[in-house]
Amino acid sequence: MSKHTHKREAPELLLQNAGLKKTKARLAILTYLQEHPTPHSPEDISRALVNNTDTSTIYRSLETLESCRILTRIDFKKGRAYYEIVDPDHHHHHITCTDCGMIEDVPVCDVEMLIKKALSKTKTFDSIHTHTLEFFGHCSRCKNN
Amino acid sequence: MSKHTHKREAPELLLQNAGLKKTKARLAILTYLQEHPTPHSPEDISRALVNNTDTSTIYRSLETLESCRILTRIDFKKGRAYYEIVDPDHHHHHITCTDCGMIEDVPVCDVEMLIKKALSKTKTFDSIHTHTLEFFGHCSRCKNN
DNA sequence: TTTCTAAATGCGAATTATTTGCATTTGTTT
DNA sequence: AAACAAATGCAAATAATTCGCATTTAGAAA
Repeated sequence: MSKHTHKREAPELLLQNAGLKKTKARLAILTYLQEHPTPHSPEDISRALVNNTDTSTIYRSLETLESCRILTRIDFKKGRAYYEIVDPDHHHHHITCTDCGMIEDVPVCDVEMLIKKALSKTKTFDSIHTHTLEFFGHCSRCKNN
Repeated sequence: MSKHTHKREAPELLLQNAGLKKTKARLAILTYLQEHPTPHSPEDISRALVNNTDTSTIYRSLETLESCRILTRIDFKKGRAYYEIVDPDHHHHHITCTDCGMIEDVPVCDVEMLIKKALSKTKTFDSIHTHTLEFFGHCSRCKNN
């Protein structure tokens, strides 16, 4: 998938650094998402885990991992959440074809600039810790019907 | 709310230009969203409409209006959708406080640049017709606990 | 205007994703 | 090894959103 070398933090370390318990569910989810570095829904993940982790555990784990910024949650307007491992060295967003649903990474986003601009426009907000940016369009295949 | 003068296209015209039928539900929704130009959930809208429009009709109308780009759908990560009237002259995004839920407009976004950059990075996509950009942070009140 | 037809609505019921309460298990700390 | 808070599994509940279908309605055609 990726042509780049991704520096993978070991799941154990990710949890440890966040002060989270190293539980089987969390380790399994992180390992899976690291080995499959594209957006996955809770259902995807549930199906993928061999040890048959309970759905509610998956949801709870995903929420915890997202709030610790280990995972990021993405809204593709498909009626369910998707999650990806956060890799600070390869910050990216996505472009989705609204015809066929195909998703591609968009490796650029001048985050610093965007956030600075946003903060300069508000007096009510002191800090921005997260942002979402998604593009929707048509891929060449769908454009030609 | 807004210090700017918003050029409001009459709901009738919006529907006409999109080639949509001018139905009561659509007109009511558009009128409400124009008079209350902040993000609203389907439930908000349902409660607001006097003629007691059916929920499924509201959902169907919102979907139609969004796909015609008359409305935009926003994901504030609150477990439900929010909609706003699209005003091309006042393109904006939002910043949400993840403590208290407060939402503020962020009037800046160099859309053209963002989209151009995104398109330059992909060979698979020909066009981008929509983008989402949301910021999450802490407002000054919440920051000081 | 009246007629006609496809599209939109209302209603009820079904889905689907996600959440919650609680008893049990597990990870970490002492 | 003991102790305890936190995480899990299970079952059941929510909450948002969707669907099927009979009825109505907006706009085109006559």
